[in-house]
Amino acid sequence: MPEFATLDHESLSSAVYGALCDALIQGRFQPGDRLKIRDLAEQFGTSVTPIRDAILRLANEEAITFRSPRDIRIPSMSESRYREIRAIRVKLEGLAAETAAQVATSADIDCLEQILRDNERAIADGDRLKGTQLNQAFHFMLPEIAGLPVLNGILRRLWLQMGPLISDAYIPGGRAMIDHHYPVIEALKRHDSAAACMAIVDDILLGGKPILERIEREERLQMMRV
Amino acid sequence: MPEFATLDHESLSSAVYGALCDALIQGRFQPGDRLKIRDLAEQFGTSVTPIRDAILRLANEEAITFRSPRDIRIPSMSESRYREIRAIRVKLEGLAAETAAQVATSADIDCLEQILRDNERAIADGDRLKGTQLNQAFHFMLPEIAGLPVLNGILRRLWLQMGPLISDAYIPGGRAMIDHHYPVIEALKRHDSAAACMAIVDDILLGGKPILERIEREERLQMMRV
DNA sequence: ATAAGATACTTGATGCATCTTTTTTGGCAT
DNA sequence: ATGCCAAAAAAGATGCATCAAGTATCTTAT
Repeated sequence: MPEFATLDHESLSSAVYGALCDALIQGRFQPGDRLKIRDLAEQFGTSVTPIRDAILRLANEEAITFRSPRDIRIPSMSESRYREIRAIRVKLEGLAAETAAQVATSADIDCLEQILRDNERAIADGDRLKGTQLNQAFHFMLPEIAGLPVLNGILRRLWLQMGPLISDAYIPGGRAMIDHHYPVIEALKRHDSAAACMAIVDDILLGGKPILERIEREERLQMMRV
Repeated sequence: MPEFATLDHESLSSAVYGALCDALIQGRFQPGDRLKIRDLAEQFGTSVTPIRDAILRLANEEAITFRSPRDIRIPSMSESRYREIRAIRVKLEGLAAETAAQVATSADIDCLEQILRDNERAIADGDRLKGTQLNQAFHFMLPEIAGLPVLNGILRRLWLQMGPLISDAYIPGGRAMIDHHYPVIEALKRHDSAAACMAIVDDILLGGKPILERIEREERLQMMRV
């Protein structure tokens, strides 16, 4: 069970929500982990009310599920669900990349290149957490550059659902995780929408391979257990 | 302020949430309407807790916003936001239509045709509410047929945000709202993915015209007021 | 009559008590 | 040892009291 960052947002509810989101996206929960409102309340040092608020919000976006009315858990993802999310990401991040390529300024490009440099260093240092965070930052930067906040929110929700899977899936991936980020930047520099879209799609499909393999491995285990 | 359907779900919270969703999707709130937790609690005959739960969930998906920490309102949509949502719908409903075309059974087709027949009758009867509901049912049936539940959830959230706009936008639209549904069904019958995608895209772009005009009208009014 | 300040009210956030249902546990019989 | 049933503990749902912050209203001095 992870420890959480300190609470410093607008309200306790949203602070807890933010902390839980971070924990999910960083892969600090495992599929199947059970959450208890009272336990979390103790860990956060609040009453149960703000925790409930946060849990309900997360449950609403299916980052957490109620297996039964009193059993709150991190869901495990089926292969078909992951494939669906991947297909959605291909369409939406493709749109983001296309649009970003049309409007990207040199400052935007600089920002992306900085992220990529930091990511290279994190991978060289073997800092898995930082690596996944920077990978994520790169992906979220594209809808940002494109000026598509709604799309950004949708992707954030999808990432929340994938979080528990990526915790260790990127160990074998190594730097394959970011190889496809370079063509994205090149395409943005040339304002080449089609190339930007293709590059990010490649990244999603190939970069997601280790995740798919992990899911298949886990589903095989499920089978054998039954 | 609308009246709400009776509560009959699993829990009071989700019942209230469902009722508020229905009200939003049916366009029974207007942009700018203010919600008060205590008032809603009285209307629903519950305490404030389930209402808060529902409101927080809706706020999380941006179907309602907290203008200030104590001022809960139905947001009005900017033109750029609507255009973004439309672009996202084009990608996602396009994907749903493509996939549905590959897997649709004759039972699925029958279901779509039934919806379309009912929709024709509703329009002929001048039943605006039923018309918009059936239009929505048609759109939600495609990801259902395609077996894409995540996509369905995303679209549901987007519809929640558009709900307050469509209440009267479809009056001038008349039956233009469903003209493009026929080519969709034809494409599904032929298992023609590309045609299905194109047809639904046409429907989104052309069917959404009245909504865009309403937004432009309201933004002009906003201008003049300032 | 008007404007500024003070008072009362409104309203969401938080904490907490209680209720019902589920889950766990302990003991007993096989 | 194992499986089953009952009692106890756990846990989320609901209701409600209180708090703090914002809003409206009323008073009062000019």
